[in-house]
Amino acid sequence: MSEAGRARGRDASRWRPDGDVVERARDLLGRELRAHGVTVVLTEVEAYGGVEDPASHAYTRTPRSEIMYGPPARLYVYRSYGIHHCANIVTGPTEIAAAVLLRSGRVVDGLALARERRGDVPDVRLARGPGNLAQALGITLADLGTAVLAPDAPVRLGERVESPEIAVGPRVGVSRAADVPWRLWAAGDPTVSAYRRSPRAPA
DNA sequence: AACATGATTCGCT
DNA sequence: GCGAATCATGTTG
Repeated sequence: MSEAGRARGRDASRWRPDGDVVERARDLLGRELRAHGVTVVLTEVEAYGGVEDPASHAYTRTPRSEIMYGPPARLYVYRSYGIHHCANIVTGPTEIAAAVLLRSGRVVDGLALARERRGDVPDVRLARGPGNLAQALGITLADLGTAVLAPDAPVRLGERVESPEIAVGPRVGVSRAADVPWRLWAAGDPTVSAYRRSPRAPA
């Protein structure tokens, strides 16, 4: 991304939680997310269409997915492969139970703390991939349900500071709806994770 | 109560 | 690029 593109992108408008989930996902890219002493600029997200999307955890209503059936702009955190945490922001309207998975970001503040949490990896990898992003930000199940637009929230979504060129493609690792292009990322950005198709997805 | 499955990551080839 | 690790969650019996 060009320096001019980044500078041009600043925009103090507040993220809107209601509407088409892919548009809500698009509006997340380039925004700041601050959690537990670390701030990232979001560079990669995925939209999940709730009750209308077989790949969404909310496709079936269970205790784990319950938070997505509530008010939007709250955090849905789940454990992946028993060890990692992944963070989503719920979108509205509530009956859809849609959410946006936060996959990657560039650390722009709290670098020392992020390095401490992530260990010895190159800075571009500090928050690359959903598990790594959550770890860098210190997000755990304790953050489940946090209202991210509240000014004093421990996990807080901020304003847009960049407007990168946005690329679109299929979501990583999903076995169902594997070709739906609901992954969005900052084109050419080194903090974005690699695409990987689910081995269980049909060819 | 037992079984199957990952919205992943890291290390090795 | 490929495969194993590893366990919470959901599903089936």
